Amino acid sequence: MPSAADLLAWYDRHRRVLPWRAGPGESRDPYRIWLSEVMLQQTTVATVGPRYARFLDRFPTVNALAEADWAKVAEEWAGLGYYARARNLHACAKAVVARGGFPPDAPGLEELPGIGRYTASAVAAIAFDQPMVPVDGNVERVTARLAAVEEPLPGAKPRLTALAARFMEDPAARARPGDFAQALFDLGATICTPRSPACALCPWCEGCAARRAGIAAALPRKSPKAARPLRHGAHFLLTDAQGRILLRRRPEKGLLGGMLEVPGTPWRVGAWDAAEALAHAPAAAPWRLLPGTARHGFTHFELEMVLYAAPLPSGLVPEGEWHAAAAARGAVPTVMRRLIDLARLPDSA
DNA sequence: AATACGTGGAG
DNA sequence: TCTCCAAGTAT
Repeated sequence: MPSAADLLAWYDRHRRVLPWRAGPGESRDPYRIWLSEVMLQQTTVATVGPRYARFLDRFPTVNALAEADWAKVAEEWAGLGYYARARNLHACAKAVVARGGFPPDAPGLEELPGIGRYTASAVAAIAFDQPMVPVDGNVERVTARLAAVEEPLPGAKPRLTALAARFMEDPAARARPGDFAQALFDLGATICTPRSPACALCPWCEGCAARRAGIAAALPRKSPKAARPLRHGAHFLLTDAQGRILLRRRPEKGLLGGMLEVPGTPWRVGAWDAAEALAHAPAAAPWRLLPGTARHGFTHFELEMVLYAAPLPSGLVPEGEWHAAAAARGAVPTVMRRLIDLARLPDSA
């Protein structure tokens, strides 16, 4: 078993400075730790950096977030993806305020919306000094290599979780659970990387079974994933006299749930011909098909969209909200921004 | 257990 | 262009 002291010593010399990370002895705000953990789910540090700062600026406390309208939270999360996170974040803030603060341990945290096994452990360790080892992709990789686990993910997940939990048997880890967790993250992010691990620089190099076997770069193995089908959609950009565009709010659940969208057809495997598409238009108007298509990759399918545009016929009041094009670009999911950009509106750039 | 759920960057 | 991947969660 590699020594926690070795990893912590390495961490003390090489720790990354990150906006959500408290310096030695600095106080830790559970709200900030929790926000960063949710934002970092399946999202890179580089992406989160500026968005985290902006979010905190707008919602400085859990109370401010709890009291905010959903539309404001959605706008602030726009472009970050996995929008269930934003819905759960908002619901969680309300729950935390209602109960008078964050639960200070993992079981309590895991009962809150949007907080699963990983996030509960991470917040418990980092904000509340609980002896937990949060198991994220970094920790899975580090652990799979240390023990040379050849079983592919996600099947190997329980084994890796059990192996990682044993790190906390080391008193040095128990003395600094939050730092130990973040040391594992840093190790995975900077040394024990997915492609070509820098084993020569690794504080745990000597205890690593995969390194000894010469298979570190090949671990963890992953089960093959399903192919992504191509789907098609047709969307409708309605412009009013002031050059604003019509957006509407998607249903709470499912893809892009609760976010603003440019009205359109459902997304299906078959392409849409004009007559079929126009049945889904938000208003009867002189629609014309714009040249080009917009493409966007989702996790489980690829999407190709066409865009129809029309001015609002006088006297019509369609369902939805009017937004200036420039503002709309910043308030919608990326897939919708691509669509708006396809129209090359005067103020959209 | 398997699938749904976004996006941007690296190689 | 394309594949992989990033501090996962909910159902």
